Amino acid sequence: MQLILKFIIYMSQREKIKQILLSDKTNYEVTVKGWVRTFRNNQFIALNDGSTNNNLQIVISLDTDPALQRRLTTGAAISVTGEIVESLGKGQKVELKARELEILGDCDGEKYPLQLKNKPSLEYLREIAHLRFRTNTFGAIFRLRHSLAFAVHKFFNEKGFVYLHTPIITASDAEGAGEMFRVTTLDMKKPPLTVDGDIDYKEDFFGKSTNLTVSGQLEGELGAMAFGDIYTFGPTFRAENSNTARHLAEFWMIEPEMAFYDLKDNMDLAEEFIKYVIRYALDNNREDLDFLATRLIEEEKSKPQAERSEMGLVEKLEFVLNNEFMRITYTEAIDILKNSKPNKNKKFNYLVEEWGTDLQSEHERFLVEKHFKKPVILTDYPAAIKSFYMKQNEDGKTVRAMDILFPGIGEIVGGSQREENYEKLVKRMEELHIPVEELSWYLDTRRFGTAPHAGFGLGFERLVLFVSGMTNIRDVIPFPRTPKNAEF
RNA sequence: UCCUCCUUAGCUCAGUUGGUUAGAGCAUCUGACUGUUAAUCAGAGGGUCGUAGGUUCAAGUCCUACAGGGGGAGCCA
Repeated sequence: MQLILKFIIYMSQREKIKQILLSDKTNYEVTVKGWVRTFRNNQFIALNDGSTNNNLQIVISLDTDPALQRRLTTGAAISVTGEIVESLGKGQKVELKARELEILGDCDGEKYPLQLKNKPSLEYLREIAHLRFRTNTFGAIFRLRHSLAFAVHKFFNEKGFVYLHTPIITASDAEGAGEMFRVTTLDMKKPPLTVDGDIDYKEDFFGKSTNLTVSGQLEGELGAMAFGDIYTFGPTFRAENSNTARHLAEFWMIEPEMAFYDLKDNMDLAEEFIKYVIRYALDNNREDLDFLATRLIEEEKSKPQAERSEMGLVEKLEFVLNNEFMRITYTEAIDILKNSKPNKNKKFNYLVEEWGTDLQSEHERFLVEKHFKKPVILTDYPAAIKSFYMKQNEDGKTVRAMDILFPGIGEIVGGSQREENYEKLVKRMEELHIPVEELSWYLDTRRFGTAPHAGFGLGFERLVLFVSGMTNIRDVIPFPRTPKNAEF
């Protein structure tokens, strides 16, 4: 009988700590399960179950078996059943008076690297990425990341977009979006060779050379030309040897593609979209955002005054919501930069002299952080520095591209209206030596009922970076993949 | 990939112009105490100074290479 009772308690539905703390109810029985953050005074357990950064205080009787007390170490998984009562102490409204306590999993204090009183660095936590979810900072970040991802789907669903799963493995290497990871089942020690001595990919799994996708855009366009509005949201891979706080080898990208949209419609959608997901986070993750805001203030205390943020995190997000993004053309931007103080005083490492050169990070940062002090959408770039598929303007030298630049992040969105004219597109591809044959499936959309359309790509981690106030992209993805790093 | 800085205890960091046995705080362990809030108090254990070479009577400290990390740049989302 006792055994059955124990089994029932063990199996009973646990209450999430977030819900218990949210309600003012007292004097009811619950079971909670989670991990010990700290055990104070042989009496008080701070229990965390990941539903919130706030811990539930568990009170155990002073005559609890000392052997059991010793096992209440930081990190141990426990199950507690008892009564939620008004707290006698000052730090919390309610607490759980334990009646039954079971250790589900011991945690050796000597070996467990996370102790509440220690302040491990973000870099160190990255090395123990399998455990960093148990810290307040990463708890907040990844609950936030979840909400943002959910909001992405919510936004597009409400707008009637179709979520299209574009392929992860692709045979086209003509997109020019960067270095690609090869996918192969060939024996790397002795691959089959052609008569010319090259590797014979006809023998490979797919009968041709294949890679991991660098973008779902081209396939996305096919969807848009049937469903009208589609979006993709999936993993994307770039084998660039990029060692920065803004790049990952594996990241998640959102790529909407809309038929009958021009560049302005595209910008309007992108701005509405970004504001929508930020609003969603503010409405649904306020506690975590407040925590991250406090963390940011603490982090910036060690920085010189001049480098600190002018606004708090939440303030900054509200600011983005309440202000229109600044929209200017590339040509206008060049004029502003040419006449800017740092350009005249030769403070830029790369001085802005002539129309046609690509903007450097320092120029983008000047426009966003110093000149306009808000997100900026740059449009109508020189064709020479943009991709083949972008719609050519009538001036013959610019294309209908748009990049959205964010403070501290740089380019968060890259998009364009697409060239829907078959002849113009093929001509441009030939100029850039892009194999037309290989992309005949893509060009077919321009042969069979072509229509104006547009789309953009948004780097999801860059969005999370901005909303969380973190500064290194490796800290906003659970298991970062970067050059020389594929742990876990 | 380039420039630059860093790597000392489980964590966060000191370590002087090269000079005896490499320190602190926190964590951990042991004991005490008990309505605590990063609990407190007392004691203990814990180091191949990133790796491999080199210079020197002597290297944590100087030099070289490599590895990993930070910041900046390029490429981009």
